[in-house]
Amino acid sequence: MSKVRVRFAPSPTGGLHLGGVRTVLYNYLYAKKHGGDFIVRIEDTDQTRFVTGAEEYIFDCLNWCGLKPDESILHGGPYAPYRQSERKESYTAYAKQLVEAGYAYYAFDTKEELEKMREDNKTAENPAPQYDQSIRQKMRNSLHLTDTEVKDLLAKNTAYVIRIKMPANEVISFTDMIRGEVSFDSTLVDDKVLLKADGMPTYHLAVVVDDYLMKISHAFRGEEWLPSAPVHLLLWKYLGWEKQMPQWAHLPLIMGPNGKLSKRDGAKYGFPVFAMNWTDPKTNELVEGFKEKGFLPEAFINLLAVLGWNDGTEQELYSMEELIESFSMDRVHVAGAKFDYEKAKWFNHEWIKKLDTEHLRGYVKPILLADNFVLPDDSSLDKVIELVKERCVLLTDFVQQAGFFFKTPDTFDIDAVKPKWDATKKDYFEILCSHLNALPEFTFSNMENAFKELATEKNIKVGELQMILRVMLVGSKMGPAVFTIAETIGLDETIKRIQNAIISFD
RNA sequence: GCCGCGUUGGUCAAGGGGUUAAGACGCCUCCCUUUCACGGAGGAAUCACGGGUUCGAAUCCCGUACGUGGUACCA
Repeated sequence: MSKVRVRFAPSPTGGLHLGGVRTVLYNYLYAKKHGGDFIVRIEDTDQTRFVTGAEEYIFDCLNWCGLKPDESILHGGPYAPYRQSERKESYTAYAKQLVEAGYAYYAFDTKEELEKMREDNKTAENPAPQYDQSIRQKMRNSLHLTDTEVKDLLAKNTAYVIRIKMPANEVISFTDMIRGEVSFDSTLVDDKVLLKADGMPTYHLAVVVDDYLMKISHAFRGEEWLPSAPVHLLLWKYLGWEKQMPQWAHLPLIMGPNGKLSKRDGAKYGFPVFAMNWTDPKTNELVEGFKEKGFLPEAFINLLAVLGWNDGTEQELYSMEELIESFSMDRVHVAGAKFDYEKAKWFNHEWIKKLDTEHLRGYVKPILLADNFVLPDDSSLDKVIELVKERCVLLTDFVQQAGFFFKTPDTFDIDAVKPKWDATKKDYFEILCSHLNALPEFTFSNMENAFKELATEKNIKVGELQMILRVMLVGSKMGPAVFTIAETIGLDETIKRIQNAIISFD
């Protein structure tokens, strides 16, 4: 059996959305599970849609997700080039081969003629007429033009495309690894363009040729490609490569809250749709990514993997290694899945709790630094991370949840304190400061004892005092156990914050 | 319109002829905690509809509805 080789073939036209990342992931998982190769090939045959920076962006995303290709424009490999625009010549030869064998033909129709054809044939029942067998005899193509006419047109450098000649009344079927047998009536499929007037292939020709040349064994792509599968199947056959044809799997779509997940409208949904921030160079419009939103790549990969796949067990949290181990294409769902941002956040929360602190620090530290916090040494920072991580859903939550450890609060939740603040309490806290100073060692239990003893002595309810102390140290009613916070920030800072707060409360 | 693919709680889903139809997210109640979380115990909520086949259908078949994708010299 030949080696497993799968490819992800993005076109550099913009951000990498959820569905795209999941497609890469499944490709990657399948390849790794079977000890095969994962190839990234750039499909840029439509130069008019090419967006500067999009290629680099795609690789940045793959890198962040931990999906390293074995072969690509960046990583090299034996089947270079991996950019379709650089493989232009080979496609032309194959297209001509198809014409000579009678499986394809030259079409000289201009854009206007095509438009006219669509306009003339448009009816209520047929709003989108196709260039198919019912119509091709009426068009300007080598199917009914004489040889001399064709040669003449070619000699005059008339613009032409090469179209596949779809056969009549054939059932074209194949077995999809996810959905089983799928079949089409060839009569209903149109004569797709294979080679464009600019000499570039269309996707249809390019995938087949490249998959063959790159020895791809399994072709996994989005469900939107299912309707054009018969064209690809025929091409494999007409080119004489039927035996080498890869196994297909058409992955289900990821849907937004109301139907199709549109690429650009992250803001509309209130959650990201791209892996990483994407700024369209033409419009300068920024679409926020999962990375910048505060997602861990581990969580992002995890949530995408189980959106449309499960291994039949109750496990939901998977590392990349576990995914590679458990993944199988036949357990991928047939139906599309609606993306649920609440569940996505749950995955992130779980991963924040699950990840070891040192690893987590690598993600958290830059975020805190970017917010201008003055951070202590790593081991002190780790203690804080350990203390607050269970209440952080997104990495960006660390700013609020951990920030007060590194910065004296300058505002207080006065509303929470006001009803409970009076001269007695003020007196209490002033005495508390001196008691704290007298402590042999400033630990949370020593402090707690001193705190409670003084409360009993003054006959004040401990609970109320604790709430006030919390607001004094944190600024608001949040965070881990108060005395632990005090111990963490130290004696001097604790006293400083108490005295600071007393002034503010008055 | 035509073609393809789908349809199990609000969402992700297990189950593929006999089940009290798992589990997770979210929601609600309670416990823990005089903060917020975490954790724990419960709860509400589902087989799109109509026909068949069968002793028996969420499960198999056929229709219908709905959703979604395609119908470009875009991928």
